Amino acid sequence: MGARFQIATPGDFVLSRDACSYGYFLLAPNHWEPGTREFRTTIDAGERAFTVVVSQDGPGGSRARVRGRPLTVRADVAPSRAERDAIAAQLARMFRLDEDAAEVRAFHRTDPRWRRTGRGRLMRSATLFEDVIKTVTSCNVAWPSTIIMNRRLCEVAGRASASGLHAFPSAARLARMRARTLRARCNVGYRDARIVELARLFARDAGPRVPPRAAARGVSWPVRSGFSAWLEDRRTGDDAVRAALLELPGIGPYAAANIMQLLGRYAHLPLDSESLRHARTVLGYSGPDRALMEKLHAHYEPFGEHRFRSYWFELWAFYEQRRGPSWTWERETTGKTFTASKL
DNA sequence: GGTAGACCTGGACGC
DNA sequence: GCGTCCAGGTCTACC
Repeated sequence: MGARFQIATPGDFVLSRDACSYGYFLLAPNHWEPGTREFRTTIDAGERAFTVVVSQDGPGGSRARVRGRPLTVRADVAPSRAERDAIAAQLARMFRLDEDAAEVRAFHRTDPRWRRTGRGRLMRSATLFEDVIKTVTSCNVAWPSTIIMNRRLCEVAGRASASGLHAFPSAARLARMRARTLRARCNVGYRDARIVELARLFARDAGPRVPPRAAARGVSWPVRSGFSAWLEDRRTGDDAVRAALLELPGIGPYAAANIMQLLGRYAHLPLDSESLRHARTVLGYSGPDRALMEKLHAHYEPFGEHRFRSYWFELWAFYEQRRGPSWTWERETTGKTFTASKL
């Protein structure tokens, strides 16, 4: 390893719990090593990519009593100061280090079921663009295919580190790809043109055109610049963000709601076929799909702005009950089976 | 506004 | 080993 540095964490942060809290920890370029409880990923820092291994040590270098302890980052090559800042910023986004402990406590006051385990943070991607593409690759497809698509996108289009591992491709790199190349080499199927179109929008940082009907409702978004920053800005209203996301190619109601939770807007529920399975097998609901969806919305209504976290940790607890703690899962074995029909 | 069917891939299943 | 069927969310055409 070429360099080592540390990143401070909020007082409640536990790497093994908070990294292994959402399925993206199993998708390339990410890799969780259960044996050592280390998180490895490859980050595109602009001009170079770095493969980094992230760990969290307790007193004396132990793996116990790690809560709130800083993260140790080991990079394969020594980064410049600017590159180190870029790596730290992207890791902070992935682990939501910007959400302080008080914010997690507010969630626990609303839904005390998760206070004992401390669950509250949800792992996400290094960039919003990667979150959007990962969401698209998880739609209308079984989870093993999502794993393949993300691995191939990295291998075919991502910048390689000195270790020979690949980062997730930037919007600029994917924007230069041809749709048929993505289909042939990355197994993305009919999503090919949509992914390239999304990449071009994010590479220009322009966003979709505001449709007349949305404009008539007073919804607007920046057309020429700063689309990503506008979406990430907490001052932007949920309705405007949702309307903008629904204008993106390949983004429907489910994907828009999922991207919103990835943006930290937890009031929206991305309900899908897995939600229906949860309603029937865990919550004990019955009836046609539409009625189940209404029951699910009613069930999570009391959790207000935290709805998604309550919903997700219910699902996650079910998976862990069947497959053991998520930090013991490996991508190629348990990780391939952890959704829907296989459980 | 609601609905049906196409889109594409990988896994399950039957032979 | 091969062929068939199915799951999965979005998009478009149609009523």
